[in-house]
Amino acid sequence: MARKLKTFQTISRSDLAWCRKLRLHSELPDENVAALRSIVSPVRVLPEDLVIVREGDLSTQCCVILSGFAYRSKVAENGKRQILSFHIAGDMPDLQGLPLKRMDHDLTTLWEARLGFIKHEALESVLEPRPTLARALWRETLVDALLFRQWIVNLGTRSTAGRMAYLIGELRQRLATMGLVVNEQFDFPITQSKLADALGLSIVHVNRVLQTFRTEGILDLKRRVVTLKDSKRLSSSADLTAWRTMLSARKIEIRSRRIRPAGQSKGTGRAG
Amino acid sequence: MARKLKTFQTISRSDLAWCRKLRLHSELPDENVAALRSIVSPVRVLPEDLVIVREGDLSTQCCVILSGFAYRSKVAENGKRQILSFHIAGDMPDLQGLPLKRMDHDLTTLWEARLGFIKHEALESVLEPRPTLARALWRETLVDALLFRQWIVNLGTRSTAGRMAYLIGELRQRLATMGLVVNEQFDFPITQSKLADALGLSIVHVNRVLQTFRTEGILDLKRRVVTLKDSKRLSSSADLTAWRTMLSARKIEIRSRRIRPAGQSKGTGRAG
DNA sequence: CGATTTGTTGACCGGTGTCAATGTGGGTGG
DNA sequence: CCACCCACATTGACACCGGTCAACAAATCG
Repeated sequence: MARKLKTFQTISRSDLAWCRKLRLHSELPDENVAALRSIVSPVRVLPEDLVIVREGDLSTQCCVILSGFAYRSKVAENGKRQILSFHIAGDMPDLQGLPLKRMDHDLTTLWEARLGFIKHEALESVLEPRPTLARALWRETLVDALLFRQWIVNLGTRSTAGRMAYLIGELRQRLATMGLVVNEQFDFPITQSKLADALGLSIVHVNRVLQTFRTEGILDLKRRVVTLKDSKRLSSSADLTAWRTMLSARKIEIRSRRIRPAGQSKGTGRAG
Repeated sequence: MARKLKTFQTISRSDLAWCRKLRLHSELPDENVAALRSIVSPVRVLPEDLVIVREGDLSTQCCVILSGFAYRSKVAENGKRQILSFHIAGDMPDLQGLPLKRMDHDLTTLWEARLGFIKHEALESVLEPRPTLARALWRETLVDALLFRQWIVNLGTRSTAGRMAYLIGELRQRLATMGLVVNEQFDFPITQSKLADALGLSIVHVNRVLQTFRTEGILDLKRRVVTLKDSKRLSSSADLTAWRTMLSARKIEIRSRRIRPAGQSKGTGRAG
């Protein structure tokens, strides 16, 4: 039996965390935030695994996650699915659709999520007289790109355990800024199969890595809840450095990177 | 002896390919393009391996590659360097610095490159009365993000040969739109060490993959020049990845992605 | 011409994918 | 309420891709 898609007219008090988040990256006048908030309609609750927009679609609206989880994914020619990113409350995962229109990937709910939708038309007319707000949204899409770059580093340079640790660590950090981490515990309703698709690993290996984390008392991921057992290494630094060093404790050498001595023919200096 | 950094006052006739490229993604009035062109100053020729901006820097200007090559990279905590993307004539690889300011990665010349610099101040004042142009630049940064997503798919889902094939294939395509592919041949002055850092592989393995491509008559990468011998098999060799999974025959279906029958409790439909 | 970087090749083995079998919990229908 | 079922999680055996080490060749540069 399909869950009902409840529709609400306005965003509720608890949904305002989204506005707080926008202001984390940009200074915005109250009026701008209010204008943006006023065009969020409708608000819906979507069930798990529902495709919000599909690759190839033309966007006509974008959404903001008020609560719950979503993920972006893409299917390669060989049929393997790659999960590109996970999204949490406060994220606008298809904001890029405003300038780009054509979706290059799927956006799907990872779990029941409360979504606010914003029509592109309405958004355009709100942005037109508010360059500061437009700039803030541009910035949001760039933060998005920044996370993609970090994810590339993650896939390309880290051990499998390191990748997993990074995923959890990044998520913890993002959830924490939204106040969604309590007692070093947070909701993350993911299957190992999806973890595998995100990390580019086999399901079996994902399972083994999680086992290791459990037996070594690092973290536990069970029943849709992540419990960080050794949070010291996490909380010590915002950029997870200690966390990662600890886990990838194998190779500290610098691979294929030559530091040229100063004064060589090939520039080591800086373009001004 | 360091090569001289020649400085020119204006961009030359051959540099205008950049403007053509901007118009590929957006419809722009002549006046807008002219305004943008007018603030490119100075134009410099930088030698190989010169850092243009470094991770952590505050951007005060951005650059446009008029000719030559550059790459973006990031060093992970374990010391491994990940190359995030390669950039060619027409690209503005640090445009994101305009809204974001703080660089999250390095930008370096891969080879001698002719770069035009644009001061952020000047750019802001050109963009302020030209929302269409501003939108076009936003779009450029989103195309950038799109390529990053594809690169994630590449790293996460393809075999090593497939990854290499994809890299060359993407580059071919981008160079072709700039008219830089002649006779299925193009300049790409890269070392195997850098290829390794881009693909997340060891240098030795990169070498072996290139050997395979050579002996199988797919492509040849030598002396800074890529020669495509069999571009059909190249593009399908990203698919050649599938030879492993195809041998196990059964699955054209998507791995770890279940299509639920309609009417189940978990949605398969589309959020409208 | 020597020095340094880059490319090439072989031997070895550890990390991961694949296959296959089994356990487990929650939902569903009788 | 129970029995079944299905998705998901877990575990072991085994093969092989790809990293590491090491030595050498070739190209490039001063």
